[in-house]
Amino acid sequence: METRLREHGLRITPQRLAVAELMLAEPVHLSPQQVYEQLRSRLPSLSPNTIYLTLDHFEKAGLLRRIHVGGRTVFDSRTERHDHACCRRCGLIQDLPASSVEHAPLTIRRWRIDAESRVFSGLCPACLEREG
Amino acid sequence: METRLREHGLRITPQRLAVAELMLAEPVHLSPQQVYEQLRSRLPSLSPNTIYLTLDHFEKAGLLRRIHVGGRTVFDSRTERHDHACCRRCGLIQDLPASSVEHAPLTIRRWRIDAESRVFSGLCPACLEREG
DNA sequence: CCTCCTTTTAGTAATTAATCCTAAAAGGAA
DNA sequence: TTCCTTTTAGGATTAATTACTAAAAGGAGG
Repeated sequence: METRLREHGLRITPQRLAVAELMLAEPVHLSPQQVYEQLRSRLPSLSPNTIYLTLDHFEKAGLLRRIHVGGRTVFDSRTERHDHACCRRCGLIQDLPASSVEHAPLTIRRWRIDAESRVFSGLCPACLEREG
Repeated sequence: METRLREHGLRITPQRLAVAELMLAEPVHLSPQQVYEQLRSRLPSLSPNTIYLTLDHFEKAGLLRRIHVGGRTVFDSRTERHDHACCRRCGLIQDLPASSVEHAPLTIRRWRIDAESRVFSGLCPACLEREG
């Protein structure tokens, strides 16, 4: 795990190793608060601020992807392109391979889906004009 | 406009009429704060709380749709199914008819799109089991 | 046009998420 | 080991949203 962080240009600290083991060992979707709660028993002096900074660094390094789902911000350990299903009652987030929802997404893997949101992001024509 | 609100089971108040004129007359994407800022000159005693409550009521009545775009919460006056493009620099949100982005969405209407997020929401299998 | 019940509103307080700031601590190359 | 740079903890700060409550207003029925 150390080598993986080093390969992405990140310094090694106990805090970062803990975050990496939690976030990168298997596919998860966790909010910064959830990460903080899960790690504070192991690192009692840990600060929430450190979690925010660490997740930002991991995102910039390409190790994590920040996603906005149902009004919450969570970090996803799978960075390749895929969709998500989100339960509006319990908040569960599940990965969906892009191919699984090409048509008629009203029932997906035993979910009852009643809404789909698709957002494309980038630069609008005006900002492109201004800054290339 | 009054009749439209009444048809949706909503009581008429000056605050609601002001919100309705701002949000329902033409297609807009506004956050609660933006709605509040735009109306407080007309209704000096207006409270932000009222905006939140009113937008909630309008959403429940089917007059508005709440969308989460780029980490922000905005209300969309178009309730039929469509996608959005969001500029990560200036925050502009543009409607996209669903048909316009079926394939190769990397360039849409002179935007430079570099990310797509698709979220399906509803009830997960566990919650379905529990509550039908 | 009254009356009365229910809903809505304003205002304040409380919560929550996220960022800013600074000094101390730690990483790691030479 | 030394020294420079990055990272961390902690508190302060900002912003978004919800909770609470008493007062005000809507509107149905007389």
